[in-house]
Amino acid sequence: MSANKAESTRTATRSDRGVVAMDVARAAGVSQKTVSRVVNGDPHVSAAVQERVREVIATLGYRPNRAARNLVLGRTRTIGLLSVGTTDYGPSALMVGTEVAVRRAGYSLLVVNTIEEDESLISAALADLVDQGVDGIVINEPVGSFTLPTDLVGDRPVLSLSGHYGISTSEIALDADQPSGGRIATQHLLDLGHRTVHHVAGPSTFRSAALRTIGWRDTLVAAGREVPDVRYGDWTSRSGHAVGAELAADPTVTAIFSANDQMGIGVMRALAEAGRRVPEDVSVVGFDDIPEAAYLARALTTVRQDFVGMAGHGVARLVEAIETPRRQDITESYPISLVERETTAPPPPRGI
Amino acid sequence: MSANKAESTRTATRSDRGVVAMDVARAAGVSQKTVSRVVNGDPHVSAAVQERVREVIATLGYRPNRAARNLVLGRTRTIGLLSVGTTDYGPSALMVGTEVAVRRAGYSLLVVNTIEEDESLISAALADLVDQGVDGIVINEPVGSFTLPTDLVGDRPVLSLSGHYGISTSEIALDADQPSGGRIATQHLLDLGHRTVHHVAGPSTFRSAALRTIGWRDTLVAAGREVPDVRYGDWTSRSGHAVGAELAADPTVTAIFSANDQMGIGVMRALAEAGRRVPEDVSVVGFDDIPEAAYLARALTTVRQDFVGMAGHGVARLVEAIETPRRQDITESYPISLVERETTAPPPPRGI
DNA sequence: CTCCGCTTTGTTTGCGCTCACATCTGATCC
DNA sequence: GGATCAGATGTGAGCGCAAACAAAGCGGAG
Repeated sequence: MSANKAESTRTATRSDRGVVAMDVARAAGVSQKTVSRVVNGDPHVSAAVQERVREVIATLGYRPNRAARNLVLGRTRTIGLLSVGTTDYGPSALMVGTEVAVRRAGYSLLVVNTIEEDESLISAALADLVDQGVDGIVINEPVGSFTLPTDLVGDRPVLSLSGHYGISTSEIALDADQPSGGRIATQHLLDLGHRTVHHVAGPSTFRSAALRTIGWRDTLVAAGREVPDVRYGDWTSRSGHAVGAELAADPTVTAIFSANDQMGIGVMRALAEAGRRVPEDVSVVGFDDIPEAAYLARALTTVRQDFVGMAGHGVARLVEAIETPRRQDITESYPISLVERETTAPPPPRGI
Repeated sequence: MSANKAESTRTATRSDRGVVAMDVARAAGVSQKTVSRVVNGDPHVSAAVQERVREVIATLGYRPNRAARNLVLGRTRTIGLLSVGTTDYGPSALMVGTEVAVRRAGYSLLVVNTIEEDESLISAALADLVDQGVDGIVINEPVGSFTLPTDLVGDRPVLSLSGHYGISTSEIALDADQPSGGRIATQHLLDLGHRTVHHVAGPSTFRSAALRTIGWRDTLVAAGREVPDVRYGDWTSRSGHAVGAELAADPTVTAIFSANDQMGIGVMRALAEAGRRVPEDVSVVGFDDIPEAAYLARALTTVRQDFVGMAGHGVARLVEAIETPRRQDITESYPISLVERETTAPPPPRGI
């Protein structure tokens, strides 16, 4: 009975599920464990056996079952990415950089996007990742004020590309030096002779937006200049255009620092529509250095971040943390630089 | 001995791996199978037991082990995405759309990017996905002429967002109607009175690029117009700028159809640098309708595709195919439309 | 020539879960 | 009131793999 049943079960299984290690073992005349050893590169296998097994694997088209391996190892060689679900350049670049680095390290990438700015949805997405059994997590989510649930993540290493969260006992927080970016942009405009600099900020829920704003404000305060009201956009050109229209109506505005390039594009359009020239009448500085920035009608002066490099560096450290676990809590800044192009110039002469 | 050993093993396991269904079962005074039933929403569980088990699950923080479930089910509720690793709007939008749709369907998304145009690398990436045990595959890879390996994918359903590959016994090929896009753009320019239309194409390895070019050429031929040499870019503004410079130097050029908006931006810049105005001297039509298109100094006339909608529709069909397997081979086109803005106008008057 | 220690290979076990089946309870019917 | 049946719960097995342990083979030191 038992033999019978086992036999029939195995046969059914084989047709249902494909070739398993045992099939290879039988065909090669070795034990299943030896097949496992060959597959995993165990050195304690004679060359002859190794070759025979490899041959059988090739002819049978055997591919190890990942689920089984994951189950027994308790690891998946998978990294989860929590990202904001937009097509914006920043998040996209971070994502591409992450994927490349993850794959280079021999891991797979599981992606979860959240368009929502809702804490519970983000937590749910995070839970999803944990449930999938990822070995590590990358958070490329610009969540500002949220406190994400600690117990969910446990001691799984976390790489945060947008500031420190404190949700794991092994966290690596890596971020472009956003405040410096805001400072550089603002200082550049001040150095050109502008009295003050107006600011189009990103959504206040985004930590990066808030930090750029801080850099801008600090610079103005340090220089003893008037600090205009902050205008908020939502990262899109459309919002930049709307905010820009208001700014364009104010003749005292001569310099604008936009928290990203897309909004800067909208601002410039609004300026043009109001008959104000860039940079002759108004200077504009963007942020990110999107690939199009240099090819706009007026090439945009902007602050460059190395998204891909940052993601790559961060993932490398994350993998390190996964493979040699330890408690750690690192926070690092990534350098940032100004790219001067055509949209900034000294202010127009004033009648004073 | 066995009891002893089992006990110690279990204890070690518990501390290593966390809470498992058996722990919940013991705490709730039911069998492990009943816990499984509750977790999976089996209706044949009394309300009382259900509630008790749920409570224990919550207090113990039990989360089912995905690997174990995958192993026994032979399915992962995971979909793999093979995408081109760029930050371009099209691929990004397709990816976001895919992710959202996949998650809505209760699946997870495994992403593999390939920047390379190397067939073997793409095949390797595909193999990676299959090894991970994905239930279905989305190919958002603009590979033109490659014949991807059939045996790898087997009968796993495939959704192709870039044409038909014939690599699975259950394939859904969905694509924006690229030739129509090329036709609409070209016809629009012809209708405005231009004698012919010059074309900046995407890389020839991209199927979508080739199809847009076909639409363009067909329209010119049908109208009996001269068909200028195709100029090739690489989708970037930089390449558009380079090609645009050549075109700008030719005074007979009055209309340009660019295979994407980014290259269109570069073309317009080159035109401006050569002192040729858009649209007074030269008309430009782009492709994709990136979010910035409407906010450029000259709002770009372009061909709009609904990336997100297409991905969502396609994924829905893919999930359908996964859940009720059948042999199929569907090819569908997704509609496309012209968005007329400021960069197209009748040609300048000629001295004839 | 024996014993030790090394490498190579096999056997057994269990990872955590779901399925098929067995069992038990209580209600329903004539 | 006992046969019947439906629903609720438990039992045993096995998914495919790798770890621990055991056994066999082999060479060299004494």
